[in-house]
Amino acid sequence: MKKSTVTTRPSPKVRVLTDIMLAVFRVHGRLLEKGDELVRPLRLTSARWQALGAVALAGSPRSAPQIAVSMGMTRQGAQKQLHALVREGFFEQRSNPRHERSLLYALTALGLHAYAQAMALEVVWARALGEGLPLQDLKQTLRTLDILYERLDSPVPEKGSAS
Amino acid sequence: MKKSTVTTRPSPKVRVLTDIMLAVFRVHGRLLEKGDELVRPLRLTSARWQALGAVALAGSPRSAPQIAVSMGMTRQGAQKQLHALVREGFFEQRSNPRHERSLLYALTALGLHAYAQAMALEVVWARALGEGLPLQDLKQTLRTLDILYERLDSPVPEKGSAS
DNA sequence: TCAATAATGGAAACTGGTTGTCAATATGGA
DNA sequence: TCCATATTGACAACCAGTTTCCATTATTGA
Repeated sequence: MKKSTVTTRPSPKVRVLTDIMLAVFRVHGRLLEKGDELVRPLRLTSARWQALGAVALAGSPRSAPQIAVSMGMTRQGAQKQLHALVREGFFEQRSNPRHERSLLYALTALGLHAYAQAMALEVVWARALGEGLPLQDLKQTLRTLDILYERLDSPVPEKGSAS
Repeated sequence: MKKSTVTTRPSPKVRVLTDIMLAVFRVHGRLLEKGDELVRPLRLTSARWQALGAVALAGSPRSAPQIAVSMGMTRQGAQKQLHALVREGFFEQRSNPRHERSLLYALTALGLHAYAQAMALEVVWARALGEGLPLQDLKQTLRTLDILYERLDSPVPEKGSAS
């Protein structure tokens, strides 16, 4: 046991990684906030935009569990949003020939329109955000984030485990 | 107005930026999840760990609004965590000579111990996470995230605004 | 000095996510 | 075929954050 309060002096890499984690937290918070702001005029939020995107990108109606997967959240969480989006006219429920109980969610004209507008807004926003940043740097960042994401799948190392 | 459903064909940079945003969302989710997992044995969560860190790094007791700022969340959100952390013995309230109502939050022995342990766990975790990744790539990623964070401060561009 | 304003804490309502439970529907294997 | 198991939807409880409103305490300027 060392005497100092700080148990271990972390290596530079550990320090940069810690800073990346904190940066991800901050950026995430801002992205949510700005995303909400961006699509508010369309009566959307980031989460609802994401749900519209899940169906729009799939190209055909999708069931709630499918939408949950592509939103990266739980089935029940997605259900909540889907109910709200149906209530507000962005989605409509269609009968599912393959499953009596599990309805499909399809974009209405309103939903399709809102999504197209959101995409257009996002292009403008992203262009401003990336101005002056070399494409190569952005690609590098994306690659690193993807690698970190993959590794975050593997379990947290146990204290002293050798597995 | 174009004929296709997709209004604009985004440039490569816009596409990479969009992917980065999605990656930030995914990584954030995993970081929270894994962070909670990492410090669960210490009876902490990611949020509470962060609150302990705010006071530990400051080096002396801090008021609730100060802690809120360094946690990057609202005053009331931080208050909730602080109440819980006091209730559970990680923090203790001290009178504030400069403000009768606004108490200071100080780490207890338990809080200090838990924070030191969390830091040690994090070092092990971060080391595994960064294994094989060039330090330079990590620095590049951090720099890009920081730049994006800065730019996210500026307001969302208005549709067609020239300001 | 004292009145206006700012900072602070408390509480409530809301958002968007989670987990857990239960009942209904599908599915697959003996 | 039919039973065990898996999916699915609804609902409730909870968590962690937000906003809003109000009462109290500090601060500041006329």
